[in-house]
Amino acid sequence: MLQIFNTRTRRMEPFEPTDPKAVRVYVCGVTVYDDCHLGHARMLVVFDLVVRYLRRLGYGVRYVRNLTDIDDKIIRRAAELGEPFDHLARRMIDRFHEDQEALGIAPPDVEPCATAHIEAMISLIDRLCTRGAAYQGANRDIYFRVARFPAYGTLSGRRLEELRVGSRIGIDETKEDPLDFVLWKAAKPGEPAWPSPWGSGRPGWHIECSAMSMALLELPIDIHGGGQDLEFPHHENEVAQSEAATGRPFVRYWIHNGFVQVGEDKMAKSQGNFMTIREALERYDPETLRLWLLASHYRSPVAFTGENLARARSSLERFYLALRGLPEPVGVDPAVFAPWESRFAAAMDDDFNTPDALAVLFDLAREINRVRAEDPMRASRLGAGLRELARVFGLLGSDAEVFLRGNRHGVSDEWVEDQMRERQRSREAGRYAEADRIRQTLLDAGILVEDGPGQQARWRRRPPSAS
RNA sequence: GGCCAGGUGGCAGAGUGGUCAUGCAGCGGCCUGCAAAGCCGUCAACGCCGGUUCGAUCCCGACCCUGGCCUCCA
Repeated sequence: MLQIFNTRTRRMEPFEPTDPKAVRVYVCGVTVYDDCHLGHARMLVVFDLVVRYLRRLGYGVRYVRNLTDIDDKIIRRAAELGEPFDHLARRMIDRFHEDQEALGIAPPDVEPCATAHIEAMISLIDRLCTRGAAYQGANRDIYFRVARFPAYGTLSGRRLEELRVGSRIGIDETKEDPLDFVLWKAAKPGEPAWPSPWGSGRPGWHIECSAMSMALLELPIDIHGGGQDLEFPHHENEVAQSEAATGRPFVRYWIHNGFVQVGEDKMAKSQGNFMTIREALERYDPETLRLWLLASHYRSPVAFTGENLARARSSLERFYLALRGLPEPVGVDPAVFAPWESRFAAAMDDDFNTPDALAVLFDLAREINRVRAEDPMRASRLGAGLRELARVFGLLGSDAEVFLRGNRHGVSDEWVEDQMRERQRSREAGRYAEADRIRQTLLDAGILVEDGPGQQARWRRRPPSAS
């Protein structure tokens, strides 16, 4: 049975969805003011994995992941660029979708934009006001009254007093309590604004996820996820708003993924140490990026280094080398496959333990290599099993030969084939010195030649070394 | 300062109270015209100090170190 580490309780808990036919998943997506970086990629890949695995377990899943298309950063960036904020957002959404597709992320079932749900946010805020959980400050902004929600701090494991003592909470005269957070911002001149009972303005950040998740999923939501940096205050505030407004439990399992690190630091826009997804895709193929991210447990930090990426690429080559040249599988053989499948499932059931599951895939690859000479059909069936399990990772979906040959770097396939034929003639004539010289020529061009049994020789591209 | 997470072999990275993680790298062998790939074997670790235990990397306590959150953030 699937066990999930629930941030709220900081324990492993058996996963029991409210409705197994429609598991409700909400993930906080991205703010569309700039291209996404590898930190976002990790979030996308991790929750893609979660949803894929839930579906593999037979659950029906309704996966909602939002787009924040109105906020301070968007307004500021749009002003810098001299374009309307919604125009900038639209452009970034398109680019985000390109990134998503390139990474092989299955799109969510629903991808709501904040600006399409302003009405829902207003009515939610209105409800909070009615219940005394919100108030209007002297600056006309609407704030959530944290004091009215005793459970505040439960998710992130903080106590109100500790937070108030925290040196980094700024004093704001318009708030009753420094912990109160904004629900609705009164419009300033020139800013995008929507009409509301409190005057024209725009939503605060946290409210959108409460409003959209409730609008698109029934409460309680089974799984609500996002990056670890959203744990506090964003998700804490979501809980407060949502539960104060409805009086019902908001989320059952909270899942937070760890960071991508550069050196000793978290990769972040504000640190200036980021690499965008599209920049990364110029240097690494999508499967390498995915495997790199999944080779660590989702809650652990993962380091962005050339060495780690090269390692991921090597791992992938090992898998594809095992799959290369297998006969077409004739069908599934449960007796052969079941033991591997159950080991894989045991790993994944343990809070999505991808490194452990990956070890199973490596063992499977070794078994394929072990039996391929004597029992090609068995090897082929195992290969089909390997591919099936790897699909949960979004990996090994390519043709092995195509992957190994690559297609983006260096010399043309035609030239390589010419050289191969030339070399083959030399070999057949026993002119090994010449054959070796051609091998070296190819190697210098990034092409690795592998002589197989009999006459067949194969080649593959070595990826450009990742410095 | 408060809170959270973590410190595992050369590197990456799981895990367990007492026989195997896994991958890369290394070493030895097999295979190969050579090589690559592959297979077999092999080396090697659990931050530090105490405690519990027949036995601890795994449990408890102290300490040291690292990262994160407390402000926008995946």
